[in-house]
Amino acid sequence: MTVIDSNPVKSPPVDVCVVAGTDHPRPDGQDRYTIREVAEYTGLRAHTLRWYEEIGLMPHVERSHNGQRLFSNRDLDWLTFVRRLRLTGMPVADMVTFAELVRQGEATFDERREILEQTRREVVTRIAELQDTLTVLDAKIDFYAGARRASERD
Amino acid sequence: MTVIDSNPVKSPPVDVCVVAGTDHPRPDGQDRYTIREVAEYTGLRAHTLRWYEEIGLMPHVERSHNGQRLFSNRDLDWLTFVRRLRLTGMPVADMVTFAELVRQGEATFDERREILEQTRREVVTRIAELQDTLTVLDAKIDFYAGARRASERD
DNA sequence: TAGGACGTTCAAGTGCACTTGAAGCAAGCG
DNA sequence: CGCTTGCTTCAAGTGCACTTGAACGTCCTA
Repeated sequence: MTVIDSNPVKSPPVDVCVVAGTDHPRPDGQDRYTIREVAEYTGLRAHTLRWYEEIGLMPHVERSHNGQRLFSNRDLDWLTFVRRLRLTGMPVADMVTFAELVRQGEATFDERREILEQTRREVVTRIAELQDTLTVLDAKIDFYAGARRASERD
Repeated sequence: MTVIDSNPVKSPPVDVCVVAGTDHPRPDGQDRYTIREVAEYTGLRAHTLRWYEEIGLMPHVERSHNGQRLFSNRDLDWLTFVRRLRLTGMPVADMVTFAELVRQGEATFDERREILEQTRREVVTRIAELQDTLTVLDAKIDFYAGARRASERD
């Protein structure tokens, strides 16, 4: 599948469907993760995480005394949400726009809501399309299955 | 019933994989379309249609006396199906593989059915993911709608 | 103190699915 | 006849979302 895989992310003993930034238990109880840990947790590659930061898709990520990234639980929440948005087909550029609004604070609540409402509409449309596709696939599968039965007198 | 008024003079379902066609009205009642008409009908660009043929994603397309492509209703059905498959996220390369199986005739019915069944499973998964995403979006939209005074979150 | 694992930056490369361009032929119209 | 429109082929270019590579730094264990 081209459109972002539904990667079997090795899932920690945790629910991933984060809704808001509330406290979710994480791989361990802490709040500081290396890029490697985050890569494992999110299913994204370390390079991709750095690239996300570079293009402005991540809020500021802390650094350790020697310059290594230290991701927080909040970062994990954000990445989980980003992964969901990607899943809907939203382009990375649009997510960067959204991230910028988040950085601008509460003043952009309305704008953010509008974006998410638009995204919601697109997701609904997409689900409908996929359901239609399911119908088409079923018809074809039936056809092939029927043709097979018809020739089962060999 | 699943469609296809395509061929007025149609014989038994012995042939290609044209089972579920489209419910779109055809440009007219005929069976010969220029690349431009097909582009308009399918929403694909003429160049893309030529490229599809080039990579083996189209069955043989007829040509006029002077070399211009003449698409048939069957070609239109195929393109509609291709569009659906693309919608599911299936890579073009995989669709080419499927097209090759179609070219090989009835002997590949089973294999084709398996591919479509796999695709079906993927579509079902994707729909579930999108529905989860809807839940997440709704929660965030509610948050933004309900919180004018709340402290900043994400 | 040497090795290896893991991290860093900057830059170039990859794969996919088209998209655009260049050059040319053929038909139809004023 | 010349012009426009619309097709043809072959080839190179584009945009997106990473991905890979090179060169180097730092920490831990042996």
